[in-house]
Amino acid sequence: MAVAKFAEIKEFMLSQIEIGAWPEHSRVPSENELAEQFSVSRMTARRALQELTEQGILYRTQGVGSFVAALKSQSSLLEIRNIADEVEARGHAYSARLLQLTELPCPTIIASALGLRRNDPVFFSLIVHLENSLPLQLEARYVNPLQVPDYTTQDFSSQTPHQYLSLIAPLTEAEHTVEAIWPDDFTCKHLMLKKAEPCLRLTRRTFSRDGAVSLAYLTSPGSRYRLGGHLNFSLPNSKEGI
Amino acid sequence: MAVAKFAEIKEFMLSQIEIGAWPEHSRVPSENELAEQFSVSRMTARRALQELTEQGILYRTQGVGSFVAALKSQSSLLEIRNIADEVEARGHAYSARLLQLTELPCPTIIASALGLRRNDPVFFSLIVHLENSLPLQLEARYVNPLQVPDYTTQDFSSQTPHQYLSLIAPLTEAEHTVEAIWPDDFTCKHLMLKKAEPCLRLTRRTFSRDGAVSLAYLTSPGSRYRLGGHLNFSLPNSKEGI
DNA sequence: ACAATTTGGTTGTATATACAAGTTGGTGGT
DNA sequence: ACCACCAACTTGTATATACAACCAAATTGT
Repeated sequence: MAVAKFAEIKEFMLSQIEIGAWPEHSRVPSENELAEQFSVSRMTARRALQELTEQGILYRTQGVGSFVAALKSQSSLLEIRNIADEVEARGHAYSARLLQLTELPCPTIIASALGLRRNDPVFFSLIVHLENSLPLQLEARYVNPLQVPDYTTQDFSSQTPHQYLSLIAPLTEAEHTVEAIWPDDFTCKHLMLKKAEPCLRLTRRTFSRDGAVSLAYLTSPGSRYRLGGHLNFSLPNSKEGI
Repeated sequence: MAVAKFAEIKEFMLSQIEIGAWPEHSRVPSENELAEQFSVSRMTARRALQELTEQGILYRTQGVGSFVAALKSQSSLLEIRNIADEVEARGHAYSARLLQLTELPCPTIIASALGLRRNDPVFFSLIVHLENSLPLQLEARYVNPLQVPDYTTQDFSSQTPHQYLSLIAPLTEAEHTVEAIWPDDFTCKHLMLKKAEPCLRLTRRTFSRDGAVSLAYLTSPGSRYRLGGHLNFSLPNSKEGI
């Protein structure tokens, strides 16, 4: 068998979800319906549904049906709290200041991370995230224009880049590194640090099926931010670039 | 059906692995053998093997058999590179200096994290991990003596605490937070920092089935260490304590 | 009008069977 | 000694079937 039947059904369902034909929390065909549509036994259709459930793509309830899960938990690697949600979950006021949103020639190091060539056009955004008007995080982000051509026309006061990108390029995964750094003057200024203090810098590279989407440097003062909860450190996947 | 048959088989297999009857990389019964032993169909036995494989407990090879996976990847939350392996993977020399290994009365904050009471006895170890004789990480660890009574008699020059604990209390999960901190004089001294610089502090709390096992503070200079690869940030599980 | 029951659809568990595909080790021929 | 082949065993895929557990909505009885 060239490719297994249950895998074909999974591919079909994933594509339906990806193009938006089956939105979040909508019902997907039942085991019997899929079995008939694909001319397979119920057990085979069941396997497709089962595996998508294990991957967090669907959720199922006995006696009711199978449904599309919320996209944010699509890939478990993307279960990252959006900083806006995080702040609001603390009952504080979130706001953001857009400092820059342009196209610029791609620096070498960014090019290799995004699979572009040096001086190819790349989108760049610089945003300060604030919690109760106090700077919490400086976000510098490079975005692959081949994958997200409309990036520079977005309004990032109503939506963070992470939210927008999750919408545009779903079903992605992410790669992270965490460093403790000494902020430069520029960073100090935008984080309103009176004197320099240790900062946490999270470097996040996200991927869609078609390759790297964006590279973000998220810098936060150690005194105002910590990475919490469950962190799962897995072996580095060998990806092209970097 | 009170409890599903496939779940009973899983429980049995897990217990065999936990007590060491089936060591790492040893063969476990085949689908047909399990089916006969438990008087179930092959498909039911298969399901038990399948789910344990998905959980990373077993690995299987078509035509060969099913085997116990390396314990360190038991819970995906424990796929943390041991610092010794990490250093050796870079082709460098790993060594460690044990500074302290004692029993002491439990500080309040540690007690709540480990489910003990203030001033209950708790084991404490302090270790410097070195890469090519350069301090890479200062490890301060509190260990629950109820779960690991022999902790203070171990030889941590040949084995890191993390390795030892993984052996003693397998099938655990871990909770992490990452902070950027400004090291105190004590930390500076043991990390041989001429002048203070931002440090990454990873706080790691590990759990076995019976509760919290240990709480470790792993502090590394930002200039010598970064947390890399794939990090998976999941929502904080509500655990007792802390 | 209200409550109890039935009905139909859904997922969950389990079985028996068949064949495909991969690995290992032995068997026999050269 | 070496190679080709085969047999036995393993996991992987797929089917047809049966019944259990559960839920929601329709039906029925009072």
